[in-house]
Amino acid sequence: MDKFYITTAIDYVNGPPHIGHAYEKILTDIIARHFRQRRFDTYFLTGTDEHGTKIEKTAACNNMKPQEFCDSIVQIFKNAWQLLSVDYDGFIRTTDDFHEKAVQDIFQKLLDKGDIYKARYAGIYCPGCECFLNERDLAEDGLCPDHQAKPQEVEEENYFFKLSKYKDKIKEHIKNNPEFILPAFRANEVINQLEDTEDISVSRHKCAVSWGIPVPNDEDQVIYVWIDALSNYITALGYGSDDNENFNRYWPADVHMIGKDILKFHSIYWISILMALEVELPKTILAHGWITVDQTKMSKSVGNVISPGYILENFNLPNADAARYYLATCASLGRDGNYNDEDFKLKVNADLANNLGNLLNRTLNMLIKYFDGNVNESIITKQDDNKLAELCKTTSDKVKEEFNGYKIAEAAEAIFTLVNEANKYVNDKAPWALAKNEDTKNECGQVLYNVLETLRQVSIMLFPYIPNISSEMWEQLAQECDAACQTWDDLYWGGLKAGRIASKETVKPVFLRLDSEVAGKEKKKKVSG
RNA sequence: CGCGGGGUGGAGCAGUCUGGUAGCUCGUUGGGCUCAUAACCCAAAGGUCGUCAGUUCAAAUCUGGCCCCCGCAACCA
Repeated sequence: MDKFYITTAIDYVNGPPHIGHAYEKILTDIIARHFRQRRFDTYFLTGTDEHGTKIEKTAACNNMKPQEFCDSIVQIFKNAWQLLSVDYDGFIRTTDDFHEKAVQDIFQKLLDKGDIYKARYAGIYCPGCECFLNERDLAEDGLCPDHQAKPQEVEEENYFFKLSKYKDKIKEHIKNNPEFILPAFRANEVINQLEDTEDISVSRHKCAVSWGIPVPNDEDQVIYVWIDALSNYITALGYGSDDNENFNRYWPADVHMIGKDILKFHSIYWISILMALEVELPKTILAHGWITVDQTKMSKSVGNVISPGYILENFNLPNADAARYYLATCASLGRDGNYNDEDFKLKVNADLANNLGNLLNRTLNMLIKYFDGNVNESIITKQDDNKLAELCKTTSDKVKEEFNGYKIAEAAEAIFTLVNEANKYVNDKAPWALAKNEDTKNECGQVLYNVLETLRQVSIMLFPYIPNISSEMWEQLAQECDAACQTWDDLYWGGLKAGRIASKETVKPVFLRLDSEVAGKEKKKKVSG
């Protein structure tokens, strides 16, 4: 069995999550669920980044110890993922004991190898940034533009990672592997950034940053974020520990799902660290875009930051499916996507209620009306010479192909095109007319069967996006097991078995149209943080 | 000349790498159907693909110039 290892960025727990964090987890969850369906031995890792001065300070502001503070925020993150049906396999925290130990081992290993060296560094340091600045970075008044503070003149010894040693190798790797950085237009950007990249400082003096992992055998220094946070992708699998079964089983990562802002850290810093460790490189780094709200970048000062649960609350939704579907389809690979209340309502009403839900509903109602809810042997159709059967096949092939390139918006579009075709088919065949005549009654049944069988397959294909609605569809089609157990192998024509599958009691809309009043009511965006 | 992304019918987007009658979703207008969640189906209107020039039999797509918007530097994925 092939394996599939996918990770998200680990979130900095300086504050609670917002919909941007959620976007990344949802995209990753959809991909993971899809590959699970295709019987890949799939491992989906997410987690949190918990060290550094900012967290130390925020914790202090809240009269909490850093660890205590992190624990509380982490719980909020986990609750949010549960609310959104994000089904991860592993959740790593950079404060986990095993991670801290592994990071120290990695640091020591690089030190032994000579790829980490100690150097005296003199410069101006901004405590807020936790890093050294160049004179040219300063504002005209000599203050740090980010923190409005005067940087300190510091001369200190730090550990540096010999990134420069790997620059050429990275460049070559990017050029030789078109799948390495997706979307492809980002690859040139990285190659440009590579030119300007020097050795990076990988430790901080304890006076500056105390909330972090100590450098082994050096009480004065703390390991800085690069090695601490980026390593999570391998430490979570047990890299360097006795229990490294998962590492052997899942590494290298098939996909590192990240935001476009941290592409540099992953495609340059992380890759060079892996090269230094002589560990295989991830296959793809997938940089997604951002979610804007009403075409504006989310920011606390604008006050348009919305929480992961906002959409559910605003529209009184019973589960996250509509939000998942909308976010998954609001942008093509790597582009920014926009969220807007009105647009959300229109999109999910059109696709989930009108196109998908109503098709199931109208078809099952006819089966009840004309066949007492029975799928008789005589109406079960063959794949040959069957328009919908053919479309199911071409659609599932297309979906698979799109997912191979992680184009999940495009894959969804293909599925909805199939649903749309099935709606047309119903109109063309007019089963309500066929039902009136005994001579054509059986043909009517076959038409209904074709549509219901198509919907059975659609519910499998859509499961990664909308697991709750998909399961509800599956139940209404009265199929064995449940939608969650289905795999890509179940996408064959004729899976819908004979028997009484529907009655007036079991048939109900799987997704109710969103009320315009609810959607139109005054926005009460929940500000996080 | 800091780096990058974008400018395609009313809205949001795909298509640009690998030139060849401009496509999708929503919205609008007219019609149809009556099984269904005021749903579904059909048809129509609506774009000189930011702009100027070049290459070509042919350019949204390639080349060059210019204009505009956005991101990378506070909060912030």
